[in-house]
Amino acid sequence: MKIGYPCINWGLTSRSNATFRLKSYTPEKFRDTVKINLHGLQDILAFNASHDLNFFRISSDLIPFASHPICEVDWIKEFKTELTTIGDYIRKHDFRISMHPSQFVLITAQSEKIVENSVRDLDWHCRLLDAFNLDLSAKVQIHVGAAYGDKSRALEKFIHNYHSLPSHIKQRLVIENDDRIFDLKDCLYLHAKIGIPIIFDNLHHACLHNDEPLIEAITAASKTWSTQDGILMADYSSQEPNARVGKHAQSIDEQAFTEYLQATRNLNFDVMLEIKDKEPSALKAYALMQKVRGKA
DNA sequence: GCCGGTCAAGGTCTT
DNA sequence: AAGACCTTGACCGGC
Repeated sequence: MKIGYPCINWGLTSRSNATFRLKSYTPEKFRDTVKINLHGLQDILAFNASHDLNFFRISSDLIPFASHPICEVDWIKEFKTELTTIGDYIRKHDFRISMHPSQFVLITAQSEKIVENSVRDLDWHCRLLDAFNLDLSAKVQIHVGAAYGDKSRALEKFIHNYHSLPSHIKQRLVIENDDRIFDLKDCLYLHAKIGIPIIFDNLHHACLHNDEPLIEAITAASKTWSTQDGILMADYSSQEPNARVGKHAQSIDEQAFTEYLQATRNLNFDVMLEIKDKEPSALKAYALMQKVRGKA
């Protein structure tokens, strides 16, 4: 079991999500920013290595405007040295890597334009992971998408559009159960149709489910991951007290996470902590994981 | 320096 | 009708 956190390390000055406004885009600004972000990513990965945080979600701001028509820089070619170095480092440390494109990526969209934009966005995420030379256990996760008031129609749209995706996207794309529209059961339906793996999000499941107990739900999700996909990825969060239902906690609830680890102790999977404070909670989670599960 | 309006893209739910 | 929220807060102009 690997423990990780998404995108940002608050304790380090290094960062990998610097961006800028579209109107201030110039090729030079783009190159400068990408350079900062790639070096920042190396620093963050070094921190992770020294703290046994072996799962990391790379920010979609790593390459700002990568899927926007304004960006004509061949960044994979220009930054080949940096990308190779980072990829080698990731493989050397056996890190698990994920990415999570934004809410604007909608495979279920009725507008072809939105689908095209979505595919372009997925394309660069997957090409980045390819440029790192990572195996197919490095994943790009999205929500199923918009329903437009007709879930079953949206699911069929997802299946239809999925079949049209290029293979370098299909082999990295995974879906996550969400807290409002498409629950685990819907994701399992898609998996049955197209074989796509499912990331299990416990907080979303708590918000929207069909009465499946946690262990049953997470086991079902884990079975959607083939050997080449690697073991299940799970997004973990707990509810922020006294806030809107579904809002992620500011810091980890250690008792709740311990209970989660105990309930799932017979299953091997990697945990992404979607907790607002980032690495402090991930470090606590790692300590709890060792306590509950031992070194494995 | 710091504050606040705004930021590529869409949809959904709340107020 | 407008704002909040979601992957992930952060940029940037004005003071």
